[in-house]
Amino acid sequence: MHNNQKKIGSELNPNVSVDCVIFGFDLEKLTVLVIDRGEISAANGPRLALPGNLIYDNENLDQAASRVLEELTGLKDIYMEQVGAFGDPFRIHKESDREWLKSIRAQPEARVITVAYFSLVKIDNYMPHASSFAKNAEWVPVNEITELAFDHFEILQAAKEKLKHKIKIQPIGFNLLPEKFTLSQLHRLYESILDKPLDKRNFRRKIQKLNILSNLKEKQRGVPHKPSSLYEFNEDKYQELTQMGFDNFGF
Amino acid sequence: MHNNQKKIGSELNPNVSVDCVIFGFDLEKLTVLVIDRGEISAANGPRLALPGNLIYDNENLDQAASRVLEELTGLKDIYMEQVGAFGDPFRIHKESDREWLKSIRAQPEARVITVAYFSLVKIDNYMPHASSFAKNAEWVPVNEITELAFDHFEILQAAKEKLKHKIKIQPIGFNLLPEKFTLSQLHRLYESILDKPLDKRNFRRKIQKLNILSNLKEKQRGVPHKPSSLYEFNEDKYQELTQMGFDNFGF
DNA sequence: GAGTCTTTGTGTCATTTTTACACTATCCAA
DNA sequence: TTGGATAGTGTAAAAATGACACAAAGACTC
Repeated sequence: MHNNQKKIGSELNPNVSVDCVIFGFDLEKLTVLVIDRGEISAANGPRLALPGNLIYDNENLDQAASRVLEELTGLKDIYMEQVGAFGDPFRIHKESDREWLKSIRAQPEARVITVAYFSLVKIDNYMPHASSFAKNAEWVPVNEITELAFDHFEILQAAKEKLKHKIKIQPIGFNLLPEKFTLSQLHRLYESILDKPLDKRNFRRKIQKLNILSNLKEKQRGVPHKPSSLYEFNEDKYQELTQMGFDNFGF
Repeated sequence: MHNNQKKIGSELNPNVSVDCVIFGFDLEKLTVLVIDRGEISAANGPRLALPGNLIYDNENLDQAASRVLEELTGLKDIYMEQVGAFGDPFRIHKESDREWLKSIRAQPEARVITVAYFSLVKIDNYMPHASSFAKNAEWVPVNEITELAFDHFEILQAAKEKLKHKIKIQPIGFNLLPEKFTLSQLHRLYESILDKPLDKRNFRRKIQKLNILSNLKEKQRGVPHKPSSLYEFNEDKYQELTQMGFDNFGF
């Protein structure tokens, strides 16, 4: 599963890392997959960090990001997008971070710049503690995060902004939902990403107009209220749409 | 002028560079400031490259980009924005690039990732051959560039896209114009950045509605046609506008 | 100084898009 | 059977967009 083998013969680059902001959606709120570093020592610092690692000299940045994601979750072919490069020379201002680096890096004092990516995963496809690896990964609601290791909090903010912006332009939100979903779930997804309420009827109208949903002739079952129709994302229509470049989701 | 002094005691990081896409506007077309490397040798490769350099270990990325820009043009406090990180391990596939690196880098074979920035410069503020330094810098119309060293062409494309997008959201175009300008010049600027014609009257309507221009009671002189009013960019109004976050230039 | 050339500057109307807003239908559970 | 919860639906007013044409002002030429 973890393909460190194929990296044999290649070197870790001590100066460049990638960090991944892995977004999920629990049908209520937007969440992020973070690493709990545990109690690091006397030095009290944030326990949570974004998953990330140094890059190998023979892989490009996108590959490095995919590798980090796959090593953590086992997932491949995930929607990812670069957020940008970060790297204040003094980003390691917390003693706890310095200590942690000593425990995981060959050259803990090296100046590192990091390239951040965000990715969108269907939360059902990865339940942290199910995997033997990375027992200490967990989904945390984005809004509950107030601090992270290094400059990861800043990176998270930038990733949120990028996602916010991107979702207005391309219907990438589907990467966060199960195969079959309801319009209300999609609605809540947009509200949590954009962080503001959207009118139900207007939202539905806009989505319908895009014409990228197939109404499965199937309804929710066992819900204590009027069951919703289930929809499926129509890849073909989506391709058409992105080809001709559409630009106005307009939320 | 070139403050290499203050870098004494700091080291170049052999693995990370910045490259700058410096945009200008000659009142007709969008241009980029590129370095002419001259005839490099028998190996025929692109003569033109983006200005860039390795970063120092004690400066952050934004500082490094500003430094590169200032070293080249002498200009400070210029609008800059990060485009992203680039760095295929095999980006140096042209023999000419390899040769050139040998002539300018201590470790020409190192794997380098580069962080690209774009910046917007009033073209009058920097006329290349006036400066004793960098005699081989020149403004070239963006549309005439078909190849560049390394992966710089790809970077240029990305920078253009970012600018294209950004200008729809924030009136940053003013950084490219002289202090006093006409609406037609602004109009042409938008057309060259967006690379499509815009209706004159509709354009003017939109700009006026933003309310960020002051009509100087002054006209063009010496033009062989009806002289245009000169306008000035109103910084205060602009601040107001960006504070409340406006989002629909809508071109 | 009359005519020509070139670019400025301006308004309207039809269409589309956006916003705001409330009630009935359907299922489950008690 | 009723109560609780969410799904699903339409309309009207306001705002934004797109398409379109002609008179005014200065410079230049003859």
